[in-house]
Amino acid sequence: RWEEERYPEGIKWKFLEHKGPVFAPPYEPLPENVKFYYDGKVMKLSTKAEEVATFFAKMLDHEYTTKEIFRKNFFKDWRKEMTSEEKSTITNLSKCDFTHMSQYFKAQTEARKQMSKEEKQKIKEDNERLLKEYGYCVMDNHKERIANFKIEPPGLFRGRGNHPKMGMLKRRIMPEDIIINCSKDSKIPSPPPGHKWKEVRHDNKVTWLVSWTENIQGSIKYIMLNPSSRIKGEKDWQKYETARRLKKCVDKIRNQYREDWKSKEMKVRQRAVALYFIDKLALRAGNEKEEGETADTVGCCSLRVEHIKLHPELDGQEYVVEFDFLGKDSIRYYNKVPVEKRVFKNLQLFMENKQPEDDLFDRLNTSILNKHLQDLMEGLTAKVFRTYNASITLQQQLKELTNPDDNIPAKILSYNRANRAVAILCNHQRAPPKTFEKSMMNLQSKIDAKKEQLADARRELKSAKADAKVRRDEKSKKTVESKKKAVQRIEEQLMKLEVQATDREENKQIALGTSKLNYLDPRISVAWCKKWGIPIEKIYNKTQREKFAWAIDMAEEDYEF
DNA sequence: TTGTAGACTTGGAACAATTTTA
DNA sequence: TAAAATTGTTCCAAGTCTACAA
Repeated sequence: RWEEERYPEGIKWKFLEHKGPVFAPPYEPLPENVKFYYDGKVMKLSTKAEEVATFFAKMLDHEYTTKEIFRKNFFKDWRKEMTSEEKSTITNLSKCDFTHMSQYFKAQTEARKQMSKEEKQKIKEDNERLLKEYGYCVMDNHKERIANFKIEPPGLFRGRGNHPKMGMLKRRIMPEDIIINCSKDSKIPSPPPGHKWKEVRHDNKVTWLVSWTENIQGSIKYIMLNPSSRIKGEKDWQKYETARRLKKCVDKIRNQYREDWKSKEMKVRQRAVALYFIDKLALRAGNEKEEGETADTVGCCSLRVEHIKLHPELDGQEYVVEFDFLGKDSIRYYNKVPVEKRVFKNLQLFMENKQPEDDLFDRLNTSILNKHLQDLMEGLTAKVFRTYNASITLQQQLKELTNPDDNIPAKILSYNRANRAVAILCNHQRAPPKTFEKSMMNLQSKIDAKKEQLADARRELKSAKADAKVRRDEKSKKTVESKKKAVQRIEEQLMKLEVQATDREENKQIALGTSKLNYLDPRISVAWCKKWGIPIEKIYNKTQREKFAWAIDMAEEDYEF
């Protein structure tokens, strides 16, 4: 259905109408009996100061609030919201006692959980109304779901990892901050009474409906459409088509960079080694970042000398590179990789006379790399390698792991294993769930119980058989049959549980979601489901099926990535 | 060439809803 | 039927990459 209209270069839509954003609910002051204490004495805060104090109080149980930087940033920003009297009294965060406030919020949460069915129902209906009213827009001839129509509420910024700005106040966004984007001939959304938009524009070269500038990094935030929308789906499809084009020329590119390892030019050698890492290890490009503005994380081009160790020999392997660095979201990348001798020698060369904190690829950045890639293939950038290698790995692993004789749960285990191979390649990790050990034990006891049940059923079958042999009548024959079926059923259940246990154990620290949603050409999965008669619901939940509707429509069982 | 704003994708954790279990 | 476990959804931060100006 997307092929209906063709747009001229750069034009994203012709008609766009929406209702504008939903703002965060206004601050509700605390009841009189909820106290804040400073230096052991009750202190009544001004509304503005109180609001910011509640942000801190709500996080009191979190490790964040014990961190030096968090406390420093918070206190600095909090003081800005205080009246001059408050400012002169409250000079030390350690003397602030938020525990009463914190208890109050905990009680509120508890009360919310204990609400009656009717009350919960009412909240649900209110949410649905809001969604119906503000959650959709019309883009060209389609009604589309909006991904994030609610403006982010004010609060304390929590970066990931060791973020220098953690604890800073994320200010409340007002209509005066908001830029509305829609078409001229649409019904333009009206700002809340007594307010004005910052700007209304009609830019059909972009896909966003609403934008504002956030105060922590000064970056722009957007309201955009849901992944199920035409505009996102088409782009997603294109992404995989680009990766498939890479498939056709990847051998040539690999030969090229292997040649370039020998280049006379340092820049070319560095480029070639970096590209090799991006290709072989699925590293991210690694843009430069402004120092002190964000956590210290790196990608390929921004690797520093301190992030790798060279081992001429390690555990019986030659030329091993040991990687240890923090990547996106401060997730650690740790890997020991044997590499070609030439790569190893080049790395030694790149590291010569450098300090640990110096760039490994000092003649290279993402812009140079991507320009080169653009010359190798139109539309090729560093991230395409991640998409390509992820998708090709899934396809190849599915081929290798799927056993035609397996039943459905076993086949799904194979799918998850293929998915897992990709997640490991892309270093998609998660914190092991807090209840992991316990849930593993529960599952094991279920398995044990099932085994006993199976033994019982087998015994019963045996005696039924013996009985039938003696009696030789229809009724006892029937009993044998039904006992046989029972054994079979229990065997199947046991197998299912065992598969589940394996799957869970292997998945302890691996996050499958990101690769499934962003890196794996969905047509590979759709084709696999069709080929083996696996219902697509077993692989994709409702949201995922909506996002991948285009692929479910398009792919047949013989689809090749 | 370098710097910066802007637009869009990718990412894990927190939270909420649903299902299973005791 | 409540609580626990599991699964799905939301949140919003943190990347990539392009365009454009100096």
